[in-house]
Amino acid sequence: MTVPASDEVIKVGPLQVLPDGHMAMAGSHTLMLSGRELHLLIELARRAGRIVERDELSRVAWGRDLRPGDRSVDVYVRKLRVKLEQAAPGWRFIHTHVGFGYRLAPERSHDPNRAFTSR
Amino acid sequence: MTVPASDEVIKVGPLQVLPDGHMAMAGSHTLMLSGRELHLLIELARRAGRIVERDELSRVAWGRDLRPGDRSVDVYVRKLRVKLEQAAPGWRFIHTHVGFGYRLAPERSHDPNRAFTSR
DNA sequence: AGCCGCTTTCACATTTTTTTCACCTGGCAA
DNA sequence: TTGCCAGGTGAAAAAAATGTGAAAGCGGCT
Repeated sequence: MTVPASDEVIKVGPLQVLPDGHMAMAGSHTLMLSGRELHLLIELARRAGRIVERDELSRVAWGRDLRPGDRSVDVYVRKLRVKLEQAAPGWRFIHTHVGFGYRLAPERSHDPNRAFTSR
Repeated sequence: MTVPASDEVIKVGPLQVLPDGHMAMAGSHTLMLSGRELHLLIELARRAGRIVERDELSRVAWGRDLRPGDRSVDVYVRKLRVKLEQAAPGWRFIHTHVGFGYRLAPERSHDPNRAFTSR
């Protein structure tokens, strides 16, 4: 092997999360994430495909309950989205489920989802 | 795990409601429902086949008694009907029982054997 | 002290959801 | 027929939730 710098590897489409390497990779690009960003991404990745409530994200990535009015989860979701977008243009990973939370899942940028119902 | 997993699964014909997954599916389509819509559908699904009074629907899905002149239940039943129709064409799920309430049950759209009429 | 990167908090913008209205329709009974 | 009642429907109004850019707060370092 070519010296993988970490043990655990979580794969979500073109995204790879390396908890122990303190980094994540999208395609061939390396994402430089801060501790909090990485932690959040890891927890989302471990629940990939499922809707994760803000509450849970706060508890698991911040180690505390989400206080009313606290927007930190949203702010960090944005930070991640920006970095993910830069590293993997054309992909969308973090989806919002209004009223519930966020869901990590690899999807192509535009919207081939005419199967869904909206307004 | 990669697939949306949840505990409880309520099946009503081609319709699947996943309360814990915060989602519902019709056939293979994922229904994009707002919080209230999902909640209403869940409660209807839990009482599938039975006529549920508006009163009860308001209490269980809105957490409050139905106020006189309040049409919110009707409005949401419509929202659900529209989304269900798009996701599962050819099926009718929410039936009106004039003077009594609504009933969730899977039926083919142009059903020739009208077993009974409301009221 | 002054600089830096990271985190938290704000204020405001935008989007989505929920509620409320006004009007329409069909059944039914006086 | 006419008037009423329950419900259907589309859309505006109101309320919430989320997106976003930036300022402020915090150590740790040089």
